[in-house]
Amino acid sequence: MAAQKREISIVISILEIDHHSGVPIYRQIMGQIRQQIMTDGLKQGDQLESVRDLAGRLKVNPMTISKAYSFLENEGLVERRRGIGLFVARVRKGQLDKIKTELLDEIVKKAAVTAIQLGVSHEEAIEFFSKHYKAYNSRNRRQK
Amino acid sequence: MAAQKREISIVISILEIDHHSGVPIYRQIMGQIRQQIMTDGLKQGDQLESVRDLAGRLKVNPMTISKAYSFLENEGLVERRRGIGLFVARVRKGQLDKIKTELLDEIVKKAAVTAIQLGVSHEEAIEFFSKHYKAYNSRNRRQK
DNA sequence: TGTGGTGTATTAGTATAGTAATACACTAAT
DNA sequence: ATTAGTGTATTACTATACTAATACACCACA
Repeated sequence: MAAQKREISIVISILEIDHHSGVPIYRQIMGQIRQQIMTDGLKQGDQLESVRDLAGRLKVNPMTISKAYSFLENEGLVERRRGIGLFVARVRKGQLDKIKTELLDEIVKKAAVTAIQLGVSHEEAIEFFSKHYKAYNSRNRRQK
Repeated sequence: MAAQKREISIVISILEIDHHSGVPIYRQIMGQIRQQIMTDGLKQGDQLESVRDLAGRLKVNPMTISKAYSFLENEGLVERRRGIGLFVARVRKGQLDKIKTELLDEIVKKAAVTAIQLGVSHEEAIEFFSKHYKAYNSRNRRQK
């Protein structure tokens, strides 16, 4: 009750947890919230659902949610205000792009290195990447 | 480089282990041997260095080497002959390509999914991938 | 100042991964 | 058969990751 002021919207995100994917729960949550922030599903200043509420909805331990939130804070995507809640960070676009780059660098580098190690040419490798991008993107295109 | 006088060449590969990279030793070994097979540094039928010899050179436990070899056998890249040793598998080129595809699919898919989750466009993502490919490739180009 | 809402530090339990020590099984050649 | 070379099944130790239980600290507001 205390946290709810009219000007601030608390966003109930639609999060889906797959308990059999092998991907840690807190990482699934991180990925989905990050996506919503990066694609403007969550706006700067929006308040995130509380740790306990989200934990209740997803039937997991509150600490698991807290862990996801902590990592997101470390990345600079959210800000916590003690006793109040968690909010999407207000950052300059340049900062956001920097975060994106760091996250993407890590995984894309691995993929590129693997391609080279396997003796796959530049053109082939790009074709590969493009194929997967299109495949996933067409399955998950969101309509506005 | 054939290092011993025999009918079958036993190949002593130059492997480098980085104990501080965080990458498991057996995976480092797998990656490097795989690369040599895929790029023809190791030919079909070549015998690999024995578990004990390699373990001795790299100062690690023989079981760690055995583990790497086992995974490579699972991938279909090498064949073991009990009591004799380990050899680069004789497979058709199509089979080799299939193995490549499987290995590459896994990691490239992750990269593509991450790009999409971060709201990075197709063009941008490919530019990213290309950048990393070129960067790593120019550092590791091997002269023939 | 009490209450009901925030997040979290601490601690613990469980599972998994990585490495290693040991003893064993197989093969070729004497 | 013996020997000296292969690889490995079994077992165990350690480190780390993930999840959870508990108790605590903070904040706004009536």
